[in-house]
Amino acid sequence: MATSTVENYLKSILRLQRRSGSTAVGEVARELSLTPGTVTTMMRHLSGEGYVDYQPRRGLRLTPDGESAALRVVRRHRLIELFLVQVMAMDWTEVHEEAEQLEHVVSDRLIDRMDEMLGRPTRDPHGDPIPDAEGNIVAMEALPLAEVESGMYRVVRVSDQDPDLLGWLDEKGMTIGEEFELSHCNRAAGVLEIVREEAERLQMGMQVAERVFVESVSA
Amino acid sequence: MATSTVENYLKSILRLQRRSGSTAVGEVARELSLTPGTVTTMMRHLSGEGYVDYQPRRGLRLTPDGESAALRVVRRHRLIELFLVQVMAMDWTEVHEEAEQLEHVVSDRLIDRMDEMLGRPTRDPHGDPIPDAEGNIVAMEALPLAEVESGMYRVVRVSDQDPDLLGWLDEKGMTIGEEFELSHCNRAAGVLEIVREEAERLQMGMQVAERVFVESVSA
DNA sequence: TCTTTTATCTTGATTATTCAAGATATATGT
DNA sequence: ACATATATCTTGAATAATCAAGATAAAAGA
Repeated sequence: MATSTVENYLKSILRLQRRSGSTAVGEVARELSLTPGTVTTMMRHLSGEGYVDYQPRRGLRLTPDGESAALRVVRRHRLIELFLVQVMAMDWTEVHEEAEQLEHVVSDRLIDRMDEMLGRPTRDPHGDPIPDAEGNIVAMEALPLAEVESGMYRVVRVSDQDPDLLGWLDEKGMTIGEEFELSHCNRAAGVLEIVREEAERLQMGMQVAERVFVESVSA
Repeated sequence: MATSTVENYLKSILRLQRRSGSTAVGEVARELSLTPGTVTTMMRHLSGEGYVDYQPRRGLRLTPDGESAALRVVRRHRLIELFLVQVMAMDWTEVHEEAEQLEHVVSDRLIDRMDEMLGRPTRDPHGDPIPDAEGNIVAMEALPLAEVESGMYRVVRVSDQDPDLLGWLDEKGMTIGEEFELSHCNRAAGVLEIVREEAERLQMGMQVAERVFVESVSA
């Protein structure tokens, strides 16, 4: 019964608290492009509803209720994204925005139909894990390409937010599952280079490499 | 850019003005379960936006802009209903509510994908005509079963609002395209009887017959 | 025409969500 | 420890959508 606005707050908090287990008013405000005052007001409200544990000036975190509500939204979002790509033949560059809207209105019934039709999938088109109906989610341990040593890797996840990034990756064939070797990595220059079959080279900037998550291939 | 609320007002007005070409504040209020005062306020607003031509105490009607906005919503609604039945294998009793939500958020892109996937259909699962992308719509001349003489008929449309009604019709096999003979019709008693193949008889009340639209079969 | 009923309108208030701008607390640097 | 910077909070106001209840106009009946 949470409004779309509330669902979006919960989703953001879930993302932001992933690292340290908690987050702050300012982070949420930045994430949602709102003023801190707006977020403070909402945190008081969500705290009253039992969705977040909010200690003024100390920080905030989701309660178990808040977390399961957030996971329900994430599940919807990711199933919808996969559905749009697999069934509707839409492009992975354009499904994020669409899912962002649909996630707040599709019924449980329809979500389950999608889930069934897709064979109870565990990953969305960008490699993000899809929580099951109980909120269980497969942990992802992948590191950003920007933070690993030279070696052989496989793309397991990419950030789904930016259509331009996704478009470029797609064009270069850097989709989920793609394997390659990280050859040079000049952190100072902010550039790194990878090599794929046929000695094909590809350079990319660090802002890109921050958003491509890889796992090591035991060649 | 209209909000869901505005879209719902426009849809209601389109329905209500079908008979006489215009409607009244009270009718809209009843249709949407709102108080007349609320509707008055909204009519002033919609009038300012150029969606309705509102003459206080005289009545209201959609402007050409309002009509095309309303038809866009109706198109979405009906395409979504058909999509849910055809592709998602959902039941015609349950798709109305789902479409009611989705119609306000699906992108033009996704709607066109559905349209394409369904082969540019002209009728939804309840027999209602689907406007094309330009707002052109096939006129429907069917009469309610409650208002016709004895004879042979074919079901061409049923009201999509009430799941119980749809459930009953489905159970009795009274789906779109079904042919039958209207035998008795006792308007005073509010009951009427039809006969189908194998001399199978079926009685129904007038509230039901008001919502089943038929066209004559030239046997 | 006069009265009664019904439809419509107006006013004041409420809820959810947001911002701007000023006040206050916390953290940082010297 | 003190000044400065940053984060957070508070207050007052705005917008969209709504209702309740009283005021007014229009339609219907005698």
